[in-house]
Amino acid sequence: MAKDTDDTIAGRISRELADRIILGAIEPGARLRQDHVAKEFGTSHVPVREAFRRLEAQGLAVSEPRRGVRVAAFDLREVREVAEMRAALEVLALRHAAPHLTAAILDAAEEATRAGDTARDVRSWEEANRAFHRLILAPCAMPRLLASIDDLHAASARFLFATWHAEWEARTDHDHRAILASLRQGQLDAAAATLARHVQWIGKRPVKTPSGKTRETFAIVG
Amino acid sequence: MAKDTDDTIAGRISRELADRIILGAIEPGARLRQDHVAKEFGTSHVPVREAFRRLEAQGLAVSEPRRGVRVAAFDLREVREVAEMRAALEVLALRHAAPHLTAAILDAAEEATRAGDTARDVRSWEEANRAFHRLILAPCAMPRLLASIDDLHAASARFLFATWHAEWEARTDHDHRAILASLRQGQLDAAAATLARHVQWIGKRPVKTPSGKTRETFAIVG
DNA sequence: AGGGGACATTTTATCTATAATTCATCGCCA
DNA sequence: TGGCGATGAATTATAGATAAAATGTCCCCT
Repeated sequence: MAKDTDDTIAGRISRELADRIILGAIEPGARLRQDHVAKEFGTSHVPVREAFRRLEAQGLAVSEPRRGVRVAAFDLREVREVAEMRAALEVLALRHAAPHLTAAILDAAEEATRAGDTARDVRSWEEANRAFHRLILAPCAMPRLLASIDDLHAASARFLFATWHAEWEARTDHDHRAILASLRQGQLDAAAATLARHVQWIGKRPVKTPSGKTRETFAIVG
Repeated sequence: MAKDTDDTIAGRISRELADRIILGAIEPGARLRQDHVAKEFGTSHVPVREAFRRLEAQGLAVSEPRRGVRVAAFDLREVREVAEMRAALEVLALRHAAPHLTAAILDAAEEATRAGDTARDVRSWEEANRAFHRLILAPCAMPRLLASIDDLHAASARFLFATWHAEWEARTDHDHRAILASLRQGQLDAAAATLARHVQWIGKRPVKTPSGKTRETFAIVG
């Protein structure tokens, strides 16, 4: 839904804030104060409020009338929800994209997979992963579907960064390779099944809480 | 995503405009001029702009910077796209809702089906149809998924009203009954399959264009 | 007659200032 | 100590003004 070619101030603010929220630079539950944001961006509060509405629609912020807007919180339930929605919608997109996939596209997707495997931090891994999914899905040419998937990817990335914001160990993405192999052989059902399982794989990771206890955090890793 | 309990002026305006767009009271492509809307609602232009942003996110309006916002146009491709997205997401919701479905809910859904069968105009049919889908899906308790489905229902209703805005003939909804029967017997796969086919059934209807020619219009009818 | 450019109008996008409402906090007093 | 009201802060909304862009009109020139 978010147009990248939106040169309005409201558009710039919403993109910048979305980035920060996804990267975890602003914590879940933190208040977004319109006058502070306005001052930071050197604007008035009017475009800031419009940016807030867009973030709300993307699920990155929640607004309570007369009580301001906060960065959306999330829990394991929502991580699962987003993963299942991605599975359903990405499979749909893949089925429509498949007839239009070319060897060049599949090669580019394989290159993206390699870039992900050698990524040294979460951020570049996420970028490569997103590129892979976009490459094989975009040929479906269904704008509304692709926009929804983009929003879900943003949510996924947020969960991912929240969990692995510091360390990251390189790992070979066998799922991506299996999907590409199936697509090259025209085995659409197999590719779709692998994709569905892939995006629902939820990584677990122990994390030390401020109080010293150890709990597990979760994120979609695919 | 649209909260019905939003007592801000922007919320009221966006709900009212959404209703008009869905009902076809404002035609696709028509410009939404902020000052006109502001005057009509007796407000300033600021909440109007916020309302526009929400409509944009719902896919009911499109905005080009510095060129204003228009009611979104749509064609058969988008009707199909929305139908397929609904199939994918409603099946997902149904699979999660099924374990929480009670006899009371299924009875209410059957009542909604009866109301739809005896509806004398499109509008009341649409209301009953939406109630049916909401009843059997809401117990999945996945807010983000349900919000997406709601937006897609709004789009479906728009296509429906655009096609059958005048005449409407009552018809018995066999699909709804088959879905309920399957659910009562615990046959989730059968219910899901029927639901998926049901929401993708696209009604066709000949329509006279202003120029005197006859063409076909299309809408999701389920 | 028709095309092109100058000009006026409209509309958007934004800012500033200000009022009203509501929420949170803090201190006072019983 | 605990409830209660006052104060302050932030959001929500209004009003009016301004700059920039787009649209439309009209006239002139070829």
